[in-house]
Amino acid sequence: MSDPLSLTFAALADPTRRAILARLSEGDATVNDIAAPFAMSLPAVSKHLKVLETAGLITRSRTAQWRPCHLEAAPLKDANGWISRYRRFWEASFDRLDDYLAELQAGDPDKKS
Amino acid sequence: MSDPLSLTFAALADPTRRAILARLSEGDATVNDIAAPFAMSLPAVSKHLKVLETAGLITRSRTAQWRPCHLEAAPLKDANGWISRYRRFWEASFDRLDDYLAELQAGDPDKKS
DNA sequence: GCTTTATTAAACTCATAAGCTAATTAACCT
DNA sequence: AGGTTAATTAGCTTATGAGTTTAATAAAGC
Repeated sequence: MSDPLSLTFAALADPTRRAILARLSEGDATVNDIAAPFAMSLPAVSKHLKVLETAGLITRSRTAQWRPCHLEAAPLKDANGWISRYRRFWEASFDRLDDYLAELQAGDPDKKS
Repeated sequence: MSDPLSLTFAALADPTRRAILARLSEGDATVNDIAAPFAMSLPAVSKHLKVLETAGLITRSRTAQWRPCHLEAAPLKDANGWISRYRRFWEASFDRLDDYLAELQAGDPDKKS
């Protein structure tokens, strides 16, 4: 229904799902493995995995009764591409912060003493 | 209620809001200016702006009866920081794609003729 | 064939998101 | 004061998200 970028950002907008991706960055894992650290039912985790799969952030294979999940970073590349177009704005802010810090360092000569 | 990163990603998960940010990257704008391109009521746009404001992606000042919106990219920096930790994964995919393209270029000697 | 293990599906609740129209606030202009 | 313009609030509808428990599916192992 939604465009791919919206699906990706929506999938990333949940801390549980971001934690799942972090876990998968260390290697493939089964649903039970993935669910273990969470204080949440297995079906809930299964739903999170479906959201990630729909967004293309994971794929699942079938080995016996296990469905190991695998990280797929391609959508992250697109998300990164979108955000990166704003880099100059946050770097500009950093420059201003640097100026401010330099000013502080200099003893803020105009404002006090 | 949510953590800042979740708020940021949730805010970005809507194409209207992403378009608003794109518009603001060209300069500050009033609510009416922002709303003009969208086939949507003004209150709907106003709500989108509130979502962006709550996520810290915009700030609003008051000039007479106008409330010009200003892009604030700091949350994008954090979102970028989170995503960037996965860069090696999508670059790895790219490497594989490069290999594949190189293989195609070479005439795929093992598979046909 | 029956049981255990792994995972998903179904059916439900509750909260929030996105949109609308109509009404309200706020500031400007005569 | 009264009218116009800019923007938000209120109240509503509809859809979706996140979680639950219980039930079903699929494959393995005895």
